[in-house]
Amino acid sequence: VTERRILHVDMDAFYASVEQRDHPALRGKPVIVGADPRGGRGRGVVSACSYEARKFGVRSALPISQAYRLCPHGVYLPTRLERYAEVSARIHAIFHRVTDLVEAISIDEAFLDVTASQRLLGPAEQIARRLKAHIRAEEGLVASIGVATNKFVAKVASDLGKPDGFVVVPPGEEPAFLAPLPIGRLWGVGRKTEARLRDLGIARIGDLARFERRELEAIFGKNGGGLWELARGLDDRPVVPESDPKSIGAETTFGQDTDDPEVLRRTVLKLADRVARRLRDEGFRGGTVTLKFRYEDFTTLTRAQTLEAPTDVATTIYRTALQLLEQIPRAGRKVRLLGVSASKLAGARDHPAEQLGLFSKRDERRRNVERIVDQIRAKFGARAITLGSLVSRPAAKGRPRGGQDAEE
DNA sequence: TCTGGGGTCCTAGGACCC
DNA sequence: TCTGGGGTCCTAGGACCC
Repeated sequence: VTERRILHVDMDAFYASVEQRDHPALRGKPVIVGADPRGGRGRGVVSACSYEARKFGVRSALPISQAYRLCPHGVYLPTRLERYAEVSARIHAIFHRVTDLVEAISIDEAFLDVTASQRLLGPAEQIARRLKAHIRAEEGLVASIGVATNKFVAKVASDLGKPDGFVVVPPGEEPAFLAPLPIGRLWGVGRKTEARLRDLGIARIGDLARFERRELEAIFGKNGGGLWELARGLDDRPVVPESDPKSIGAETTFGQDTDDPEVLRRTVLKLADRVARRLRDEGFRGGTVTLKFRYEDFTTLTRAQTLEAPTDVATTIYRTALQLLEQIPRAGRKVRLLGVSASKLAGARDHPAEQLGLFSKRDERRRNVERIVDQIRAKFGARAITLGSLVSRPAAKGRPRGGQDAEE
């Protein structure tokens, strides 16, 4: 039996590196990609930052207001997701020269199963070296790579080498490699689980590996068995090239908390429109609509409703989401965030029009309208046309003057 | 410190059916 | 009038990941 050889490729400071490559004037400077800092009062977090910015203590997921305090002279840029996606696609093309077993886990990270590739291309380490060199030569970007017998160990290895990392864990050495690392490195151990583990006196992966499987299962349930395996470097999950999404959603945090019903209504419409457009673009219909609601104190509620028939129509998603919004107790509290998502996705082809009941015949007419809107947007840009009730309401009713993120 | 936006997976209770 | 066990679907919340 040949050992599996898995690569984890992780682009270093991806968004920030793409910006520095696209704009040479930014090279060598602290670049912070994410929310608008608004002079220190911005909401949101850092999506990515250059290593120059990290010297000041800036990290991804740090609140942007804190980043601004730490690094007021940094270059703050909005995220340009489409641009990063283009670059990501080209990097994936490089991966596919080596194997078709490529699993994207985000825009800047992927697993590659190169077990079989070795026969033609040489040992996994050599394949990994060449990948790194090609990404640098062709895209001017730096990738960190971990090489191991499974996904989990490969991922830890690539993280450990950053930046410009290249870490190989030979077969059999997984437990020794993992033992000294903090338990937070384990896949699935976040803030809460880490605290529970520390309470048990478990700080490093090696501490966990000393427990019996049954003991961990007794404490952590099903998850305990998983922890036991990962701590020993056991992980037999396959590299799965692609899978259909389980949900498609959109959400937005307001620039300022609000209780203006008209702002809430228009925001729900805009989110429903975004979700429906993506459903149509990607060929899905959503069977369940979920509304997400966050109060100013950050407590978060969701309300969901399953439809009579799955839909990709903005008007239907909007109406459903509005009904759900009405179910949420407000009691004078302001709203920080609204989100709309569609789940129980079915392929559009799974539900031909003839099979649909009355409910969806109405959908069918609306869909035709919205498809035309799609075409106009494709031709003249997303701003060319928007759903009627976003524009038809006169600004009579004391709408706040600009400044609302959700209104763009 | 004051917490984005995109997701996945798990748990648990209740409705409902046989 | 009291009450089984299994299965499935739905909803809500929470932990976690990038």
